[in-house]
Amino acid sequence: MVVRTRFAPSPTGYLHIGSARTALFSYLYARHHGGTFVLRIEDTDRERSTPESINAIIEAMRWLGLEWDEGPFFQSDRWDIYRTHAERLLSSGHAYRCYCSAELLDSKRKVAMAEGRKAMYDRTCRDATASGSGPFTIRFKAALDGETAVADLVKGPVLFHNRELDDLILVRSDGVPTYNCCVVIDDAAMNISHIIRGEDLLASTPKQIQLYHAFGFPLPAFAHIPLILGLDRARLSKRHGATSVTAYREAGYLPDAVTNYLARLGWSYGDQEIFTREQLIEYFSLESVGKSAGVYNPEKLEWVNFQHLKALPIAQLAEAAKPFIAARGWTKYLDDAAPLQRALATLQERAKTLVELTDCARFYLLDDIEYDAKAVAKHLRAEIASPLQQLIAELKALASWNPPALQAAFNTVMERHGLALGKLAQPVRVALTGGTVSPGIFEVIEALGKERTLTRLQHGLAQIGTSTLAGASVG
RNA sequence: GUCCCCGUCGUCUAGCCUGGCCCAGGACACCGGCCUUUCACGUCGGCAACACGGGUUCAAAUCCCGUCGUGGACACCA
Repeated sequence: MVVRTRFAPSPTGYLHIGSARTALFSYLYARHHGGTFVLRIEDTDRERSTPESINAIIEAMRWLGLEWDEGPFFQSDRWDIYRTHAERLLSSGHAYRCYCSAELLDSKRKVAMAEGRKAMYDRTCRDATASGSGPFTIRFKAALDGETAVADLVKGPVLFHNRELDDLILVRSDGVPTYNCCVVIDDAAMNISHIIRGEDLLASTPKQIQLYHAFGFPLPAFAHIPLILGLDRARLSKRHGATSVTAYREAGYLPDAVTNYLARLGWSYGDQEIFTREQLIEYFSLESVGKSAGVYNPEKLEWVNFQHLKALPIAQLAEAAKPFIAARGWTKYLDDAAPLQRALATLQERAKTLVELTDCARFYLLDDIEYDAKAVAKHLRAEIASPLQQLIAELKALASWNPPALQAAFNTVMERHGLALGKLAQPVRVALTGGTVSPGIFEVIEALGKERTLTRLQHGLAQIGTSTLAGASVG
């Protein structure tokens, strides 16, 4: 069977993670089956559709690596097709002209809901014998009785009573076709085999199925995936994570991590948590998609990102981090590949995002150390001046610059002054990084290199003079 | 209000179709031990769930019914 899926966003805002996941599932399903993934922009609502949104969506899709094979197609280019089809339905008796005004409809709806009925059109014009006058919409003649079944690949069979189904407006009174009209025509025209979309569209599916029948189109398979909820268990809102996909790029997340997290929200493969893109494609199936809505959990996303960050080859990590470093203007050591990689390698298992990684790398990338006052006061005291000086001498004399050699130099100083490693390492750490928290001290020294290490130790010594009023004598 | 979907640790989930291996497994978060030059990482351990009530059965998280609850839909939006 030829699999063709599509992602069909309406460009009325940025791509947020909810719709990104829908896109992802469509993409994965197509790739898994060696099929085709189509991108279609549903911009029939020209009031709300913007070119900025189109660009934002496309950019986000590219960043996530959701490459499409066909499109983007724009519904706004295809109005003639929709009009022709709607006319066809009119002449075949599957649709009718409705002269009811929007205002009238609105008040009728309110009455219906107040009376506890489902708010649907009362079909005045459908039953009218005489034709009306003035502007009209084209409505679909939905079946009055019986049932329409949706054989959903995720939800299972779902039965709808036809008496619950409204007569859809196919073409607005201004001649512009509506969503329900366009999706059906386009999905059929583009030979979409599997419609994978959000659960919010399940309720309109039986109406669309009837439309397929009226048009004489073959029915595609449907898969409605559960929605993502916010921490407050309400539908994902901007307040709870419905931020744009590109915001995750800026926050230092890896596209593969976002994709991994999104896939695992609602889909599972045994106990596995971390997936490469290839694994996602290989393992994905609609049968393993859960039926219930999931709550978006930013902490887990962070952890997934951390795992992907750790697994990244160091050269790739450096490439990924570069834009963040450049954005801060820390360009001095940016083009020195080997030292940069060595520095970032010491931080790789300590940062959850590229932003965090960059922030932690400050002391490697900049030479004007920001000394933490408390750290200086606590660790750069007069009694450490002499050991530090000796350490400088020992390090200076070192022929090779690697952890064992550095360790040996430290040992010499520690023995002579009766110091434990911690007593010496913390002052050195403060001198080198400005603070009390950093990767292992020998790693830092190695990554920093001999020259910069010695310079900073001297600077550290100078701090002792300023932080202690008396007894600053060195020696 | 009406219709539809769903309901396993706080969260994501495995298990449910094909009852017994489940006094329910994994992961995030949280708590504690270990590791240790700081902080992390890592590692070991802990906390913590089958929404509720009936029924079927020798046996139910798994099957059936009901209740409750969540979410969705009910536009000349998509």
